[in-house]
Amino acid sequence: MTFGEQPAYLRVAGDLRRKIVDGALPPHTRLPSQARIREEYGVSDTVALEARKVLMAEGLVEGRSGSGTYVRERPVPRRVSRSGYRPVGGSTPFRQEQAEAGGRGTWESRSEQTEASVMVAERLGVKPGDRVMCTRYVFREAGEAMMLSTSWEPLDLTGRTPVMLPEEGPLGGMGVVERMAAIEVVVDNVTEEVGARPGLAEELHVLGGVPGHVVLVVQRTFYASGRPVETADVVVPADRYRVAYHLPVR
Amino acid sequence: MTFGEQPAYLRVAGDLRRKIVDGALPPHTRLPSQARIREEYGVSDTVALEARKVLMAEGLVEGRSGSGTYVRERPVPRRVSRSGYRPVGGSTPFRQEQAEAGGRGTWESRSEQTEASVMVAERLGVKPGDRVMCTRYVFREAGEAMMLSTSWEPLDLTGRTPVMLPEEGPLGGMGVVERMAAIEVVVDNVTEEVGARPGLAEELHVLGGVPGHVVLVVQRTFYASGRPVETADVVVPADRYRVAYHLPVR
DNA sequence: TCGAATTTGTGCGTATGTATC
DNA sequence: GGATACATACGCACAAATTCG
Repeated sequence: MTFGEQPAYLRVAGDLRRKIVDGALPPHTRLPSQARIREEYGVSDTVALEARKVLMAEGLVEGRSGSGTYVRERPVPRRVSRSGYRPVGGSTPFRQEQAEAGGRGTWESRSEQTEASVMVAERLGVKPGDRVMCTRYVFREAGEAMMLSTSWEPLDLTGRTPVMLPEEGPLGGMGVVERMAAIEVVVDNVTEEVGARPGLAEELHVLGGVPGHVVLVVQRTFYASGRPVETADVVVPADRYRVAYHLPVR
Repeated sequence: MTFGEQPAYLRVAGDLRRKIVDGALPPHTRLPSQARIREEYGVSDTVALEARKVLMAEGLVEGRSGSGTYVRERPVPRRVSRSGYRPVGGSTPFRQEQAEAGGRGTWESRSEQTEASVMVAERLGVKPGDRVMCTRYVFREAGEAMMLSTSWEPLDLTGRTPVMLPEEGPLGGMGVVERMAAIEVVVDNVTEEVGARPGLAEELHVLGGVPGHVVLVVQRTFYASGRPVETADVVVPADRYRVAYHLPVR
């Protein structure tokens, strides 16, 4: 216990990892409980916990409080398609994707008026402090949160129009392009900047990750004749998704 | 301590995070030590430790053993433009970007014939084991490595033609579209899938990062009439770069 | 040059809260 | 309600790195 050997929790984690990748513990099966690990390996509760934490940080297993620790399905990254923006059918990229995948996608949203931060103001081409409509989305697939989105629209554009609230009214949930078209604003361009960073604790809490997991962040801005009409931050867990573009070569 | 509030370590981490993003704790300053946190917030050693761990996992701070925990600098990410693929002037996106930025961009490359792995074969639409030309690039800016790229081209397309080696001959370094045009292959489409993961030790060694840093990976495939003619993995450090797309809305 | 104090980092045993079955 | 299991928290010990007198 006092010379150059591996820490106990790494030894336990390594043994469990081997069983998982070997297939002895296939996806959806339950890991031995903390108490069982303590017995089987002759270690303390903390060591058993720490070992589970290692596997959770690696994304191999996921803990469900009160139930157990379960082997996760191998995350073959799915594509989130970002090309096209075809207004046909009036669906946003996400809803489009959902339809194509035959998915059971749902989403929740909450809008509030607020003042543009420096960052938002710069992206929308307005002054910091100007009123904007901020909407936060949680997109779910089969009940599981898979994507977060926060969008901002300048209220001097949509204020006092039927499309001021993105998810209300006759065009609620129809996507930016269609909603803007309804107030005679023709969206003709979009920029997307894809970045990545460790997820914030709050984001990962919703997305079902562990502190340290990586998220992809897409900063999207729609333009109408050069003027920004909506900007949004889209956050997806990087271990489960990739952002796909399909472009013509001129 | 026993009712429906946030875990203590998240509360502490949240407060420290706020001080960091607000600027009260600017880059390079030291966080309160574990002992100080314990006093100031009235929490245990474990909670103070766990809170620091959260911030470290988020990449906001970095711990230096024996010295302290320091707020990390957050460089403003530069854009790597991926839109357009304008053959005008015969420059690849990277070289285009370099020209626009007036940058002193250089690159090195090394080509070798090899056999397609299962992954490469699938992306190129050939059989595993088929001969392919594999080229590794290191792109530098002001001498510093900023992007890695590995490309594969099927040799049954380019073999025994003047453009077999991407960086040799009259069209060396001209980009895939131009080189393919020279052998009457018209590249008309490209797909790019952007993902992210912790960088491999080898990649980060070249790119000048520390273990644990996140990299963006762009899997790009060029098509000519539906047939894949080149596929590549582009790796850039996520803390310094974002991948930018500019798309028309139809 | 030496050594003491500080600080991070790792490891461990235990107790308690809380969700699930 | 009871049993099970994960999640959070506390306290302690010690090693390694750093700082400073």
